[in-house]
Amino acid sequence: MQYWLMKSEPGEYSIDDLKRDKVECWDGVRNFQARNMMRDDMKVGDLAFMYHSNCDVIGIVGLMKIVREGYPDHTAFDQHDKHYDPKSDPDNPRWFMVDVRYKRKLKRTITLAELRQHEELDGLQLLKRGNRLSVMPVSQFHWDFILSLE
DNA sequence: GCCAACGTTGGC
DNA sequence: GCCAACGTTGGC
Repeated sequence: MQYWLMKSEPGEYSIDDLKRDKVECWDGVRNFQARNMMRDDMKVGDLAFMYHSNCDVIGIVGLMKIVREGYPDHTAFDQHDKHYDPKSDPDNPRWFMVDVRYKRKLKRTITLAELRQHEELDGLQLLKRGNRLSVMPVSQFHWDFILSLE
């Protein structure tokens, strides 16, 4: 089983939205590296941190479980969708997504600033300079350590 | 295959 | 709102 971290802008989709919806497709990812991980590496049963980016309180806010493995992101085919991509063909889809299920909220947000203070988290992709990946793996050690901060 | 231009991400 | 860092595109 693997661990992941997935970013979302709470103005677009927050942990409370996921709590309400229970299961949701993680659509709109338009980055090849992130796509490859969703298409090839994420497995049913994997766990992921949900991370709020581009907002007032930036950080890890909750836990999710992967409940469906990579399948074509249909929003890429919809001209009226914000994430429409004319280069994605239904016969040869360019973008993929997974389904996630709400597991729980953390008791508090573990902020980015706090994560940066722990030497133990050196090497966590999230903390690397200029990191822009919206989906990334988290090692078991880092996963456990982050949860111990809660 | 190189690389400049451009667009986007995302912290601050 | 600013801007550094990065990914993508496309001309050559």
